[in-house]
Amino acid sequence: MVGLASSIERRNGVSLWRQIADRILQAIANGDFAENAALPPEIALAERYGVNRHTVRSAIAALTQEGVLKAEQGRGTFVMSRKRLSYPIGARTRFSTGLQGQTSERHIALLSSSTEPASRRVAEALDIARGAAVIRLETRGEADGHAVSRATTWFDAKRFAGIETAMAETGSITASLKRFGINDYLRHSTVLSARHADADDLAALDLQPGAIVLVTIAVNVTLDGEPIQFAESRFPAERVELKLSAL
Amino acid sequence: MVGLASSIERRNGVSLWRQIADRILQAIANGDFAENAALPPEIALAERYGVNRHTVRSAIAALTQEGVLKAEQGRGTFVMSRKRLSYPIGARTRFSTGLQGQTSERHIALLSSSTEPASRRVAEALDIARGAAVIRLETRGEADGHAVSRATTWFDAKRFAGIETAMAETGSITASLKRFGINDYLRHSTVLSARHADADDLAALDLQPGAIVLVTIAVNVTLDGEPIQFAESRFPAERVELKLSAL
DNA sequence: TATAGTTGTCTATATCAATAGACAAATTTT
DNA sequence: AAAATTTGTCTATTGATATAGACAACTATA
Repeated sequence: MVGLASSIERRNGVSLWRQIADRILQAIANGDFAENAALPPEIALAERYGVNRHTVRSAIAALTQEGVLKAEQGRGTFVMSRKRLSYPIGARTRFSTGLQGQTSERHIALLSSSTEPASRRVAEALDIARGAAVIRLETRGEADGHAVSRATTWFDAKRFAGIETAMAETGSITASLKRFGINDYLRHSTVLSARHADADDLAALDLQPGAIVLVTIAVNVTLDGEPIQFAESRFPAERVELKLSAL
Repeated sequence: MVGLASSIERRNGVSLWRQIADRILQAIANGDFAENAALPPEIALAERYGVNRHTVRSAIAALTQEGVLKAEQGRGTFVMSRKRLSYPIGARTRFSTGLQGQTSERHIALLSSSTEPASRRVAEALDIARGAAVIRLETRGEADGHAVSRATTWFDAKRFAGIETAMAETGSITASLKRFGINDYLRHSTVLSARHADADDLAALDLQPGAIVLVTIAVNVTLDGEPIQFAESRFPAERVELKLSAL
């Protein structure tokens, strides 16, 4: 891969051990180290990255706590982690169907819900008046017991009154929308960015501080083009990649 | 916005000032602070993020060096930066046409080129034998004099011999492919992830260490479905967002 | 012209991050 | 059994990070 051995930056606000932990994660996701295989010994990694052995140990300690690596005294340090989930994005993006074949179990957990006045951004997306009541759902997507996404979703409160109950019962957006007479819907637009996870995402996604999240901001519409749902979703970049499919 | 005031994480490998700088960048890109407007005073920011005023000053210092902010003694600290570029991704993704209307000038600069044996990943993508010769181009996308992308691109060396010369002359992938009889092509697949920028990206994209890059891995094909180009592109997350359009 | 509000600079202190070296403990190889 | 390899633990030192407080310099406003 490009620049596996490229140098590390100093005094930049990101500690060396965190940068090296990122590199190792990247290398694993890239397939540079096979699953269950041993990492190069600490001294070799220290030399490769141009740092002290103790610094490498800090990186390994962080990844061990995340469950990515496992060190065994006298033997070596081994790769535990599975490959990244590939999350498809397209016109018919749905949480459950998207991960079929990659996981055996998946659902959406409703963390909390509230009703609030629509912000400018939400009002524009849903094509309603600014300040009109909207229902806000905080959810977490789970696959095989692992958190793979954290989303904030808004619905027009007038049209979708009680959708939080439906979500709690069904664990599915698609199923909840059916109760309101919507049997099909399309992804209208998706905008993508990335940032460091905030405290809330860290807790909900079981990430170590400093982790990166992919952020999608999307609008779903009925077949008639009427906007029904606005959502901001965060995906842990170290566990998930987004695969763009036909819209 | 969601969690603008959510708390900052400590002893996580990312320094507080870097985290706060990220937050401010995010807030600006979100439109929370208007262009040319004053930021809240340092004491207010310190209180909002729950840190010392000096820590906020470190964050502001970093953003000042990046040209995002400008502090004036006695008056306040002002937002210099423009909004993020929105980079469309879809079936007809092309660098130049994609940014039309957002910038007045754009082109691709060829940084270097080489011929190398195809790795497993490249060979599979281009549907050629592993180890067969491929041409590798290192390029930088520029818009209005600002670096907006950094890409590594591979072509089958047998079919596209001399394409590096075409790229250097035309500054365009589309124009270069025309010389090889390819008048149209489609984006076959795109996979998306994010990571911290490595040293090479930092230099090429004029980023401060610790910055995040969005990474796309894409295959372009002819109208017949024959793969012609494999590319990994990096976009600075603080300056660019990706807008998904129809594939 | 005061006064309040804001950024700039300085000193001091405590903790985290990184380097350095030495040796113990466990495992594998010779 | 001995040697080599690898992870684990300890001490010590240096520089970066973060907090705290005080005051100077500058700007806008009452």
